[in-house]
Amino acid sequence: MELSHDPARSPTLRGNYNKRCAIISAATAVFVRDGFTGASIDAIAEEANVSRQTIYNQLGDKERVFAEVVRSITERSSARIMETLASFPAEPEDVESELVDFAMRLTRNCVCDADARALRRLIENEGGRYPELFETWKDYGPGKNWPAVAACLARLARSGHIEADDPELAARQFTALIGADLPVGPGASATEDQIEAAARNGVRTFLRAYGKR
Amino acid sequence: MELSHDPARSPTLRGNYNKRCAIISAATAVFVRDGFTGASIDAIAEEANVSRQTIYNQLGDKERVFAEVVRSITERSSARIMETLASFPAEPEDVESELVDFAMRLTRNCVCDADARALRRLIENEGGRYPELFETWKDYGPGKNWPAVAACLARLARSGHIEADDPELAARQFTALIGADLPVGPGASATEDQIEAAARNGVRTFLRAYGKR
DNA sequence: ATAAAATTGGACACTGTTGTCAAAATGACT
DNA sequence: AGTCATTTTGACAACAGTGTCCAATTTTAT
Repeated sequence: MELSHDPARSPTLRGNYNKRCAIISAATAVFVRDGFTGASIDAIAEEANVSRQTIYNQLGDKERVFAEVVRSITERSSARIMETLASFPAEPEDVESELVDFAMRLTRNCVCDADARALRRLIENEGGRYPELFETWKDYGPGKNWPAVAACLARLARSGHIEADDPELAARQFTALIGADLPVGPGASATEDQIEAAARNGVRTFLRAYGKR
Repeated sequence: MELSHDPARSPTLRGNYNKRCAIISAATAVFVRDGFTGASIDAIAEEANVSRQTIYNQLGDKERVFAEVVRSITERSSARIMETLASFPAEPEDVESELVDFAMRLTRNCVCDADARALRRLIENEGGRYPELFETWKDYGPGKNWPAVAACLARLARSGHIEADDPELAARQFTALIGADLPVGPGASATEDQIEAAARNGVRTFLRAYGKR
Protein backbone atom coordinates (compact mmCIF):
# COMPACT_ATOMS: atom_id res chain seq x y z
CA MET A 1 0.00 0.00 0.00
CA GLU A 2 1.65 3.19 -1.19
CA LEU A 3 0.58 6.77 -0.92
CA SER A 4 1.42 9.81 -2.95
CA HIS A 5 3.41 11.55 -0.22
CA ASP A 6 7.06 10.69 0.07
CA PRO A 7 7.60 9.10 3.46
CA ALA A 8 11.39 9.36 3.32
CA ARG A 9 11.40 13.12 3.04
CA SER A 10 9.25 13.73 6.06
CA PRO A 11 8.71 10.60 8.12
CA THR A 12 6.03 12.07 10.32
CA LEU A 13 4.18 14.12 7.75
CA ARG A 14 0.64 14.10 9.07
CA GLY A 15 1.34 11.24 11.40
CA ASN A 16 2.83 7.81 11.18
CA TYR A 17 3.14 6.72 7.56
CA ASN A 18 2.87 3.02 8.34
CA LYS A 19 -0.34 3.41 10.27
CA ARG A 20 -1.74 5.52 7.50
CA CYS A 21 -1.00 2.77 5.01
CA ALA A 22 -2.44 0.14 7.29
CA ILE A 23 -5.62 2.16 7.62
CA ILE A 24 -6.09 2.62 3.89
CA SER A 25 -5.28 -0.99 3.21
CA ALA A 26 -7.80 -2.14 5.79
CA ALA A 27 -10.37 0.41 4.64
CA THR A 28 -10.05 -0.89 1.08
CA ALA A 29 -10.80 -4.43 2.19
CA VAL A 30 -13.76 -3.39 4.32
CA PHE A 31 -15.27 -1.00 1.77
CA VAL A 32 -14.98 -3.63 -0.94
CA ARG A 33 -16.45 -6.30 1.29
CA ASP A 34 -19.30 -4.32 2.86
CA GLY A 35 -19.85 -1.32 0.61
CA PHE A 36 -19.70 2.26 1.80
CA THR A 37 -22.85 2.17 3.89
CA GLY A 38 -22.19 -1.27 5.33
CA ALA A 39 -18.61 -0.50 6.30
CA SER A 40 -18.08 0.82 9.80
CA ILE A 41 -15.15 2.82 11.07
CA ASP A 42 -14.84 0.36 13.91
CA ALA A 43 -14.48 -2.54 11.49
CA ILE A 44 -11.75 -0.66 9.63
CA ALA A 45 -9.97 0.16 12.87
CA GLU A 46 -10.04 -3.45 13.96
CA GLU A 47 -8.85 -4.69 10.55
CA ALA A 48 -5.97 -2.21 10.68
CA ASN A 49 -5.09 -2.94 14.32
CA VAL A 50 -5.48 0.71 15.08
CA SER A 51 -7.71 2.67 17.37
CA ARG A 52 -10.72 4.39 15.88
CA GLN A 53 -9.45 7.78 16.92
CA THR A 54 -6.29 7.35 14.86
CA ILE A 55 -8.38 7.08 11.74
CA TYR A 56 -10.08 10.37 12.49
CA ASN A 57 -6.73 11.97 13.27
CA GLN A 58 -5.08 10.81 10.08
CA LEU A 59 -7.81 11.03 7.49
CA GLY A 60 -10.89 12.68 8.86
CA ASP A 61 -14.39 11.36 8.42
CA LYS A 62 -15.70 8.34 6.57
CA GLU A 63 -16.09 10.09 3.25
CA ARG A 64 -12.48 11.24 3.23
CA VAL A 65 -11.28 7.75 4.07
CA PHE A 66 -13.33 6.45 1.17
CA ALA A 67 -11.99 9.08 -1.20
CA GLU A 68 -8.43 8.22 -0.22
CA VAL A 69 -9.10 4.53 -0.82
CA VAL A 70 -10.48 5.19 -4.27
CA ARG A 71 -7.58 7.46 -5.15
CA SER A 72 -4.96 4.94 -4.14
CA ILE A 73 -6.57 2.05 -5.99
CA THR A 74 -7.18 4.07 -9.14
CA GLU A 75 -3.59 5.23 -9.21
CA ARG A 76 -2.14 1.75 -8.91
CA SER A 77 -4.57 0.21 -11.38
CA SER A 78 -3.91 2.77 -14.06
CA ALA A 79 -0.18 2.44 -13.66
CA ARG A 80 -0.43 -1.31 -14.04
CA ILE A 81 -2.52 -1.05 -17.19
CA MET A 82 -0.10 1.35 -18.85
CA GLU A 83 2.81 -0.85 -17.85
CA THR A 84 1.10 -3.88 -19.37
CA LEU A 85 0.12 -2.07 -22.54
CA ALA A 86 3.75 -1.14 -23.08
CA SER A 87 4.46 -4.80 -23.75
CA PHE A 88 2.01 -5.04 -26.65
CA PRO A 89 3.50 -6.96 -29.58
CA ALA A 90 3.26 -4.34 -32.31
CA GLU A 91 5.50 -6.22 -34.74
CA PRO A 92 5.20 -9.87 -33.76
CA GLU A 93 6.79 -12.86 -35.44
CA ASP A 94 3.87 -15.10 -34.53
CA VAL A 95 0.75 -12.95 -34.11
CA GLU A 96 -1.40 -15.54 -32.42
CA SER A 97 0.99 -16.78 -29.76
CA GLU A 98 2.26 -13.31 -28.91
CA LEU A 99 -1.28 -11.94 -28.71
CA VAL A 100 -2.17 -14.81 -26.39
CA ASP A 101 0.75 -13.95 -24.15
CA PHE A 102 -0.26 -10.33 -24.13
CA ALA A 103 -3.88 -11.22 -23.39
CA MET A 104 -2.74 -13.33 -20.46
CA ARG A 105 -0.70 -10.45 -19.06
CA LEU A 106 -3.67 -8.14 -19.50
CA THR A 107 -6.01 -10.54 -17.73
CA ARG A 108 -3.59 -11.22 -14.91
CA ASN A 109 -2.57 -7.63 -14.25
CA CYS A 110 -5.67 -5.68 -15.15
CA VAL A 111 -8.72 -7.92 -14.84
CA CYS A 112 -8.09 -10.57 -12.20
CA ASP A 113 -5.84 -8.31 -10.17
CA ALA A 114 -7.09 -7.60 -6.65
CA ASP A 115 -6.96 -3.84 -7.12
CA ALA A 116 -8.80 -3.98 -10.40
CA ARG A 117 -11.53 -6.15 -8.95
CA ALA A 118 -11.85 -3.88 -5.94
CA LEU A 119 -12.11 -0.84 -8.16
CA ARG A 120 -14.74 -2.38 -10.40
CA ARG A 121 -16.75 -3.38 -7.39
CA LEU A 122 -16.58 0.04 -5.81
CA ILE A 123 -17.63 1.69 -9.04
CA GLU A 124 -20.53 -0.70 -9.50
CA ASN A 125 -21.66 -0.38 -5.91
CA GLU A 126 -21.03 3.25 -5.14
CA GLY A 127 -20.77 4.82 -8.57
CA GLY A 128 -24.39 5.89 -8.41
CA ARG A 129 -24.03 7.51 -5.03
CA TYR A 130 -20.64 9.09 -5.69
CA PRO A 131 -20.78 10.34 -9.27
CA GLU A 132 -17.35 11.95 -9.07
CA LEU A 133 -15.92 8.49 -8.44
CA PHE A 134 -17.54 7.30 -11.63
CA GLU A 135 -16.31 10.38 -13.46
CA THR A 136 -12.74 9.69 -12.36
CA TRP A 137 -13.04 6.13 -13.59
CA LYS A 138 -14.41 7.25 -16.95
CA ASP A 139 -11.30 9.37 -17.43
CA TYR A 140 -9.21 6.25 -16.99
CA GLY A 141 -11.31 3.45 -18.54
CA PRO A 142 -13.08 4.67 -21.65
CA GLY A 143 -11.03 7.88 -21.74
CA LYS A 144 -7.50 6.54 -21.52
CA ASN A 145 -7.25 2.75 -21.40
CA TRP A 146 -9.60 1.83 -24.20
CA PRO A 147 -8.03 4.24 -26.69
CA ALA A 148 -4.65 2.91 -25.62
CA VAL A 149 -5.70 -0.62 -26.52
CA ALA A 150 -7.18 0.68 -29.74
CA ALA A 151 -3.91 2.36 -30.59
CA CYS A 152 -2.07 -0.94 -30.05
CA LEU A 153 -4.43 -2.74 -32.42
CA ALA A 154 -4.12 0.07 -34.94
CA ARG A 155 -0.36 -0.37 -34.95
CA LEU A 156 -0.87 -4.10 -35.50
CA ALA A 157 -3.13 -3.28 -38.43
CA ARG A 158 -0.64 -0.80 -39.88
CA SER A 159 2.11 -3.38 -39.77
CA GLY A 160 -0.21 -5.66 -41.75
CA HIS A 161 -0.89 -8.35 -39.20
CA ILE A 162 -4.65 -7.77 -38.85
CA GLU A 163 -7.40 -5.90 -40.62
CA ALA A 164 -9.16 -3.43 -38.36
CA ASP A 165 -11.15 -0.65 -39.94
CA ASP A 166 -12.45 0.54 -36.58
CA PRO A 167 -9.71 0.09 -33.95
CA GLU A 168 -11.93 1.38 -31.14
CA LEU A 169 -14.53 -1.27 -31.87
CA ALA A 170 -11.85 -3.90 -32.28
CA ALA A 171 -10.45 -2.96 -28.87
CA ARG A 172 -13.82 -3.35 -27.16
CA GLN A 173 -14.38 -6.68 -28.84
CA PHE A 174 -10.87 -7.86 -28.07
CA THR A 175 -11.26 -7.21 -24.35
CA ALA A 176 -14.76 -8.67 -24.39
CA LEU A 177 -13.52 -11.87 -26.03
CA ILE A 178 -10.58 -12.15 -23.65
CA GLY A 179 -12.96 -11.95 -20.71
CA ALA A 180 -15.81 -14.00 -22.15
CA ASP A 181 -14.36 -17.28 -21.04
CA LEU A 182 -13.35 -16.32 -17.52
CA PRO A 183 -15.15 -17.71 -14.46
CA VAL A 184 -17.81 -15.37 -13.14
CA GLY A 185 -19.44 -14.58 -9.85
CA PRO A 186 -18.60 -13.01 -6.52
CA GLY A 187 -15.28 -14.19 -5.21
CA ALA A 188 -14.56 -16.09 -8.41
CA SER A 189 -10.82 -16.28 -8.95
CA ALA A 190 -9.27 -17.64 -12.11
CA THR A 191 -6.44 -20.13 -12.07
CA GLU A 192 -3.46 -19.72 -14.36
CA ASP A 193 -4.84 -22.50 -16.56
CA GLN A 194 -8.20 -20.78 -16.87
CA ILE A 195 -6.54 -17.50 -17.76
CA GLU A 196 -4.53 -19.23 -20.48
CA ALA A 197 -7.53 -21.07 -21.89
CA ALA A 198 -9.60 -17.88 -21.92
CA ALA A 199 -6.83 -15.98 -23.66
CA ARG A 200 -6.35 -18.72 -26.28
CA ASN A 201 -10.05 -19.00 -27.02
CA GLY A 202 -10.53 -15.26 -27.14
CA VAL A 203 -7.54 -14.55 -29.34
CA ARG A 204 -8.36 -17.40 -31.72
CA THR A 205 -11.86 -16.04 -32.32
CA PHE A 206 -10.54 -12.49 -32.55
CA LEU A 207 -7.99 -13.46 -35.19
CA ARG A 208 -10.54 -15.49 -37.14
CA ALA A 209 -12.58 -12.30 -37.41
CA TYR A 210 -9.79 -9.74 -37.79
CA GLY A 211 -6.86 -11.74 -39.18
CA LYS A 212 -5.64 -11.50 -42.75
CA ARG A 213 -7.38 -14.12 -44.89
CA MET B 1 -45.41 -6.61 -10.50
CA GLU B 2 -46.81 -10.11 -10.28
CA LEU B 3 -46.54 -12.71 -7.58
CA SER B 4 -46.82 -16.42 -7.64
CA HIS B 5 -50.15 -16.54 -5.81
CA ASP B 6 -53.26 -16.23 -7.89
CA PRO B 7 -55.06 -13.04 -6.84
CA ALA B 8 -58.31 -13.91 -8.60
CA ARG B 9 -58.86 -17.08 -6.62
CA SER B 10 -58.54 -15.46 -3.25
CA PRO B 11 -58.45 -11.67 -3.42
CA THR B 12 -57.46 -11.18 0.16
CA LEU B 13 -55.05 -14.07 0.53
CA ARG B 14 -52.69 -12.94 3.25
CA GLY B 15 -53.90 -9.39 2.98
CA ASN B 16 -54.39 -6.94 0.19
CA TYR B 17 -52.74 -8.23 -2.97
CA ASN B 18 -52.23 -4.80 -4.44
CA LYS B 19 -50.43 -3.50 -1.40
CA ARG B 20 -48.25 -6.57 -1.38
CA CYS B 21 -47.27 -5.93 -4.99
CA ALA B 22 -46.66 -2.28 -4.30
CA ILE B 23 -44.38 -3.19 -1.42
CA ILE B 24 -42.31 -5.62 -3.45
CA SER B 25 -42.10 -3.24 -6.36
CA ALA B 26 -40.94 -0.42 -4.11
CA ALA B 27 -38.58 -2.72 -2.21
CA THR B 28 -36.98 -3.75 -5.48
CA ALA B 29 -36.30 -0.16 -6.41
CA VAL B 30 -34.89 0.73 -3.00
CA PHE B 31 -32.74 -2.40 -2.64
CA VAL B 32 -31.31 -1.86 -6.10
CA ARG B 33 -30.67 1.80 -5.43
CA ASP B 34 -29.24 1.56 -1.91
CA GLY B 35 -28.18 -2.05 -1.46
CA PHE B 36 -29.42 -4.29 1.32
CA THR B 37 -27.65 -2.50 4.15
CA GLY B 38 -28.37 0.96 2.85
CA ALA B 39 -32.05 0.32 2.27
CA SER B 40 -34.37 1.19 5.12
CA ILE B 41 -37.82 -0.19 5.73
CA ASP B 42 -39.08 3.37 6.07
CA ALA B 43 -37.78 4.25 2.62
CA ILE B 44 -39.55 1.23 1.17
CA ALA B 45 -42.76 2.13 2.97
CA GLU B 46 -42.64 5.66 1.64
CA GLU B 47 -41.88 4.52 -1.90
CA ALA B 48 -44.82 2.11 -1.74
CA ASN B 49 -47.17 4.65 -0.14
CA VAL B 50 -47.77 2.23 2.67
CA SER B 51 -47.19 2.33 6.38
CA ARG B 52 -44.16 0.57 7.76
CA GLN B 53 -46.29 -1.73 9.84
CA THR B 54 -48.02 -3.09 6.75
CA ILE B 55 -44.69 -4.33 5.46
CA TYR B 56 -44.08 -6.25 8.66
CA ASN B 57 -47.62 -7.61 8.54
CA GLN B 58 -47.38 -8.79 4.96
CA LEU B 59 -43.84 -10.00 4.61
CA GLY B 60 -42.05 -10.09 7.92
CA ASP B 61 -38.59 -8.70 8.52
CA LYS B 62 -36.10 -7.10 6.15
CA GLU B 63 -34.47 -10.36 5.09
CA ARG B 64 -37.78 -11.87 4.05
CA VAL B 65 -38.68 -8.79 2.05
CA PHE B 66 -35.33 -9.07 0.31
CA ALA B 67 -35.81 -12.76 -0.40
CA GLU B 68 -39.23 -12.08 -1.90
CA VAL B 69 -37.78 -9.36 -4.10
CA VAL B 70 -35.06 -11.64 -5.40
CA ARG B 71 -37.53 -14.43 -6.06
CA SER B 72 -39.91 -12.25 -8.04
CA ILE B 73 -37.17 -10.70 -10.18
CA THR B 74 -35.49 -14.01 -10.88
CA GLU B 75 -38.78 -15.60 -11.94
CA ARG B 76 -39.65 -12.84 -14.37
CA SER B 77 -36.13 -12.58 -15.79
CA SER B 78 -35.84 -16.27 -16.48
CA ALA B 79 -39.26 -16.38 -18.13
CA ARG B 80 -38.29 -13.50 -20.38
CA ILE B 81 -35.05 -15.16 -21.42
CA MET B 82 -36.76 -18.41 -22.34
CA GLU B 83 -39.42 -16.53 -24.24
CA THR B 84 -36.76 -14.65 -26.17
CA LEU B 85 -34.73 -17.76 -26.87
CA ALA B 86 -37.80 -19.37 -28.40
CA SER B 87 -37.55 -16.89 -31.25
CA PHE B 88 -34.03 -17.94 -32.21
CA PRO B 89 -33.69 -18.27 -36.00
CA ALA B 90 -32.63 -21.90 -36.29
CA GLU B 91 -33.16 -22.09 -40.04
CA PRO B 92 -32.78 -18.55 -41.30
CA GLU B 93 -32.93 -17.33 -44.87
CA ASP B 94 -30.45 -14.54 -44.15
CA VAL B 95 -28.26 -15.55 -41.22
CA GLU B 96 -26.75 -12.17 -40.53
CA SER B 97 -29.88 -10.03 -40.51
CA GLU B 98 -31.91 -12.56 -38.55
CA LEU B 99 -29.13 -13.01 -36.01
CA VAL B 100 -28.96 -9.25 -35.63
CA ASP B 101 -32.70 -9.11 -34.97
CA PHE B 102 -32.38 -11.90 -32.45
CA ALA B 103 -29.44 -10.19 -30.76
CA MET B 104 -31.47 -7.01 -30.48
CA ARG B 105 -34.33 -8.87 -28.82
CA LEU B 106 -31.89 -10.53 -26.46
CA THR B 107 -30.29 -7.22 -25.53
CA ARG B 108 -33.60 -5.44 -25.08
CA ASN B 109 -35.35 -8.16 -23.08
CA CYS B 110 -32.52 -9.75 -21.16
CA VAL B 111 -29.66 -7.29 -20.83
CA CYS B 112 -31.02 -3.74 -20.82
CA ASP B 113 -34.28 -4.79 -19.20
CA ALA B 114 -34.96 -3.19 -15.81
CA ASP B 115 -35.42 -6.53 -14.08
CA ALA B 116 -32.26 -7.95 -15.54
CA ARG B 117 -30.23 -4.93 -14.53
CA ALA B 118 -31.70 -5.04 -11.04
CA LEU B 119 -30.89 -8.71 -10.71
CA ARG B 120 -27.31 -8.29 -11.90
CA ARG B 121 -26.83 -5.46 -9.48
CA LEU B 122 -28.23 -7.36 -6.54
CA ILE B 123 -26.04 -10.35 -7.32
CA GLU B 124 -22.95 -8.21 -7.65
CA ASN B 125 -23.67 -6.24 -4.50
CA GLU B 126 -25.18 -8.81 -2.19
CA GLY B 127 -24.04 -12.09 -3.72
CA GLY B 128 -21.13 -12.28 -1.33
CA ARG B 129 -23.28 -11.72 1.74
CA TYR B 130 -26.17 -13.93 0.59
CA PRO B 131 -24.56 -16.94 -1.06
CA GLU B 132 -27.89 -18.68 -1.62
CA LEU B 133 -28.90 -15.77 -3.83
CA PHE B 134 -25.82 -16.36 -5.91
CA GLU B 135 -26.52 -20.08 -5.99
CA THR B 136 -30.02 -19.48 -7.29
CA TRP B 137 -28.63 -17.25 -9.99
CA LYS B 138 -26.04 -19.84 -11.00
CA ASP B 139 -28.86 -22.33 -11.59
CA TYR B 140 -30.42 -19.90 -14.04
CA GLY B 141 -27.45 -18.17 -15.69
CA PRO B 142 -24.65 -20.63 -16.31
CA GLY B 143 -26.89 -23.60 -15.53
CA LYS B 144 -29.86 -22.96 -17.76
CA ASN B 145 -29.57 -19.85 -19.92
CA TRP B 146 -26.08 -20.33 -21.28
CA PRO B 147 -26.67 -23.93 -22.33
CA ALA B 148 -29.91 -22.79 -23.93
CA VAL B 149 -28.04 -20.26 -26.05
CA ALA B 150 -25.45 -22.91 -26.84
CA ALA B 151 -28.21 -25.25 -28.00
CA CYS B 152 -29.53 -22.57 -30.33
CA LEU B 153 -26.10 -22.06 -31.88
CA ALA B 154 -25.63 -25.82 -32.15
CA ARG B 155 -28.84 -26.05 -34.18
CA LEU B 156 -27.57 -23.25 -36.39
CA ALA B 157 -24.39 -25.23 -36.91
CA ARG B 158 -26.26 -28.45 -37.64
CA SER B 159 -28.32 -26.71 -40.28
CA GLY B 160 -25.03 -25.63 -41.86
CA HIS B 161 -25.18 -21.89 -41.31
CA ILE B 162 -22.17 -21.60 -39.03
CA GLU B 163 -19.23 -23.69 -37.91
CA ALA B 164 -19.14 -24.13 -34.15
CA ASP B 165 -17.08 -26.96 -32.74
CA ASP B 166 -17.68 -25.83 -29.17
CA PRO B 167 -21.22 -24.40 -28.89
CA GLU B 168 -20.79 -23.51 -25.21
CA LEU B 169 -17.77 -21.38 -26.00
CA ALA B 170 -19.52 -19.90 -29.02
CA ALA B 171 -22.46 -18.96 -26.81
CA ARG B 172 -20.25 -17.15 -24.29
CA GLN B 173 -18.45 -15.31 -27.07
CA PHE B 174 -21.70 -14.46 -28.83
CA THR B 175 -23.18 -12.83 -25.75
CA ALA B 176 -19.89 -11.12 -24.97
CA LEU B 177 -19.71 -9.67 -28.48
CA ILE B 178 -23.32 -8.54 -28.38
CA GLY B 179 -22.65 -6.68 -25.16
CA ALA B 180 -19.16 -5.40 -25.98
CA ASP B 181 -20.43 -2.31 -27.75
CA LEU B 182 -23.09 -1.26 -25.26
CA PRO B 183 -22.72 1.86 -23.11
CA VAL B 184 -21.34 1.12 -19.66
CA GLY B 185 -21.55 2.59 -16.23
CA PRO B 186 -24.06 3.11 -13.46
CA GLY B 187 -27.39 4.29 -14.78
CA ALA B 188 -26.25 3.89 -18.36
CA SER B 189 -29.23 3.14 -20.55
CA ALA B 190 -28.91 2.22 -24.20
CA THR B 191 -31.04 3.83 -26.88
CA GLU B 192 -32.64 1.73 -29.59
CA ASP B 193 -29.99 2.95 -32.02
CA GLN B 194 -27.19 1.91 -29.70
CA ILE B 195 -28.74 -1.51 -29.24
CA GLU B 196 -28.96 -1.95 -32.98
CA ALA B 197 -25.41 -0.79 -33.59
CA ALA B 198 -24.09 -3.06 -30.87
CA ALA B 199 -26.01 -6.03 -32.27
CA ARG B 200 -24.78 -5.35 -35.81
CA ASN B 201 -21.16 -4.97 -34.77
CA GLY B 202 -21.27 -8.00 -32.52
CA VAL B 203 -22.98 -10.28 -35.02
CA ARG B 204 -20.71 -9.17 -37.87
CA THR B 205 -17.60 -10.08 -35.90
CA PHE B 206 -19.21 -13.29 -34.65
CA LEU B 207 -20.04 -14.40 -38.19
CA ARG B 208 -16.62 -13.45 -39.49
CA ALA B 209 -15.22 -15.87 -36.94
CA TYR B 210 -17.86 -18.58 -37.05
CA GLY B 211 -19.47 -18.21 -40.46
CA LYS B 212 -18.92 -20.60 -43.35
CA ARG B 213 -16.08 -19.44 -45.52
C1' DA C 1 16.74 12.05 29.62
C1' DT C 2 13.56 15.03 28.11
C1' DA C 3 10.27 17.16 25.25
C1' DA C 4 7.12 16.77 21.53
C1' DA C 5 4.02 14.12 18.87
C1' DA C 6 1.14 10.40 18.15
C1' DT C 7 -1.76 6.68 19.78
C1' DT C 8 -4.94 4.59 22.79
C1' DG C 9 -9.16 3.58 25.42
C1' DG C 10 -13.14 5.05 27.25
C1' DA C 11 -16.95 7.96 27.67
C1' DC C 12 -20.14 10.78 25.52
C1' DA C 13 -24.26 12.90 22.74
C1' DC C 14 -26.57 12.31 18.65
C1' DT C 15 -28.74 10.16 14.89
C1' DG C 16 -30.92 6.58 12.33
C1' DT C 17 -32.79 1.88 12.05
C1' DT C 18 -35.11 -2.19 13.46
C1' DG C 19 -38.90 -4.62 15.08
C1' DT C 20 -42.95 -4.62 18.34
C1' DC C 21 -47.15 -3.02 20.46
C1' DA C 22 -51.79 -1.31 21.04
C1' DA C 23 -55.36 1.85 19.92
C1' DA C 24 -57.77 4.21 16.32
C1' DA C 25 -59.30 4.52 11.54
C1' DT C 26 -60.58 2.60 7.18
C1' DG C 27 -63.08 -0.19 4.05
C1' DA C 28 -65.72 -4.20 2.40
C1' DC C 29 -69.32 -7.26 2.82
C1' DT C 30 -73.97 -8.87 4.99
C1' DA D 1 -76.08 -0.69 11.02
C1' DG D 2 -72.84 -4.16 12.30
C1' DT D 3 -68.93 -7.25 11.78
C1' DC D 4 -64.67 -8.42 10.26
C1' DA D 5 -59.94 -8.01 8.47
C1' DT D 6 -56.71 -4.79 7.27
C1' DT D 7 -54.29 -0.62 7.53
C1' DT D 8 -52.66 3.32 9.82
C1' DT D 9 -50.59 6.01 13.38
C1' DG D 10 -47.71 7.06 17.04
C1' DA D 11 -45.07 5.49 20.54
C1' DC D 12 -41.61 2.54 22.28
C1' DA D 13 -37.05 -0.05 23.61
C1' DA D 14 -32.95 -1.86 21.86
C1' DC D 15 -29.14 -1.38 19.23
C1' DA D 16 -25.45 0.16 16.05
C1' DG D 17 -22.82 3.73 14.08
C1' DT D 18 -20.76 8.44 13.79
C1' DG D 19 -17.88 11.90 15.29
C1' DT D 20 -15.92 14.41 19.42
C1' DC D 21 -13.46 15.14 23.71
C1' DC D 22 -10.02 14.09 27.04
C1' DA D 23 -6.77 11.92 30.07
C1' DA D 24 -3.34 8.37 30.08
C1' DT D 25 0.06 6.08 27.63
C1' DT D 26 3.38 4.97 24.20
C1' DT D 27 6.47 6.19 20.58
C1' DT D 28 9.75 9.16 18.41
C1' DA D 29 13.08 12.76 17.89
C1' DT D 30 16.57 15.81 20.02
